Amino acid sequence: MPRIDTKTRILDASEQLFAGRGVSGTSIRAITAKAKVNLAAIHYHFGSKESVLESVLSRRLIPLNAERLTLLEEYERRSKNNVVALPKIIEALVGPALRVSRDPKKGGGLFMKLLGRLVLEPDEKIQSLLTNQFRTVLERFMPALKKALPGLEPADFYWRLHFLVGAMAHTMADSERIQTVSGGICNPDDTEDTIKRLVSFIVAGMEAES
Amino acid sequence: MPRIDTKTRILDASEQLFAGRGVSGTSIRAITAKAKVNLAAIHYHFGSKESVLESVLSRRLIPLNAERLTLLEEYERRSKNNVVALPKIIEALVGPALRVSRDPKKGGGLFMKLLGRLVLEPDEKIQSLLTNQFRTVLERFMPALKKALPGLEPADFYWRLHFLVGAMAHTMADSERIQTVSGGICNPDDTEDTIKRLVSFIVAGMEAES
DNA sequence: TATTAAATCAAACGAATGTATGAATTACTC
DNA sequence: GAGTAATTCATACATTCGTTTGATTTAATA
Repeated sequence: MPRIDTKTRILDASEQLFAGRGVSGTSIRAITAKAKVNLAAIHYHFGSKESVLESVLSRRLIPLNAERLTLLEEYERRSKNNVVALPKIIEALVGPALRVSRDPKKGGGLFMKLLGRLVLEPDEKIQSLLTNQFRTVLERFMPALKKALPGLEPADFYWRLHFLVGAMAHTMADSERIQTVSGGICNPDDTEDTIKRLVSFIVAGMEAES
Repeated sequence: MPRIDTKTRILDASEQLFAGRGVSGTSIRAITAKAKVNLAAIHYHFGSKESVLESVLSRRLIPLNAERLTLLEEYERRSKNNVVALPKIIEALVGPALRVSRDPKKGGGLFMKLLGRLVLEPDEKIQSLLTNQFRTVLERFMPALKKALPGLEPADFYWRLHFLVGAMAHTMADSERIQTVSGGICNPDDTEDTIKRLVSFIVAGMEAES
């Protein structure tokens, strides 16, 4: 028996490579080489490359989305009339996603990068995979958002939700560029600082006068 | 001589396929089949697949970025003290990019989609290619933005610029999802409406109190 | 310890990839 | 219209891809 489970080794290696070179840019052989397992191990344990991606995602995404819902429910419990302030809602949505980078056991930045990039992946299977995972979260957050943003017309609501996802995904996917562009002024490793800035940007955008 | 230049046919086909399936998801053979040219034509006219992408980008990006600068300069000429209002600056930055989708001669939405997706492409060569194209634009827009946002500390400035790019890229790349998510309420084909909403979201985000 | 199930292994499969070649064809120039 | 350059063509090359096989080894069970 290896020190670490073969399945886990494959998932870890896949996560790193997918995040760094993209899904279609990563070969089965690259994964098995990095994981130091036999080439056939992927087929034996997962069945296909696509199934590996599915496992890579659900391993992190299920607890991540659960945390989002837990946070929102906690805020709702503490609130009056179940109306949570907008910054809290946004924080519950983007906070857990950005915070995974702090915990090496949760992929330490790599999974975040991967997730941010997959949002714009052309592949339809990947898209439906992500959409399904995100649906329950969205269904739960939408009513809360609508309560926090009364008077906002539906079209504006959905458009701004769209912009929100874009800002969040880009922040998750590309934590290195901002360091270069800003000449070192911005430090994406300070997760809580990043969350604070992202939340305030989004909140202002969501509350903009139309 | 064919009705349309072979080079152009290759560029058109590449643009469509790159936008739809991603760069690494598109094969040379798929391009030549769609363009109805010989397989070797790509090697003859461009030399390599990467060189094709480079041409696809520069064909649209050079006039696009020129238009951004022209707009900004026009706004500056009309302004007092060279201080342009923030909404105008943002409009000059995101407007031309989103407007290419209205003109079928400029790629009609496909190039926009491609560009939005390439922003998060892992491949380093693609990144440096995009960065180089965007650098002159950024160098020109940054002073204008700083003038329009006095008092904003540098870290906030760069972070919000980062969020801006995210919201813009996501809007460019994914014009179909919002239609689905919103149940048809949002119409991404109405370019000017999209620009208006995106600009107001970004402006509010940029001006947020920190 | 004998038997069975689970896991790993080296090796190979056919298909698809980007690239390259040299002949055949077309377009242009004098 | 002959000669030259530019282009297009069918075809092949060497890799790499995801997947599969069947034997071998390891672990669990009895």
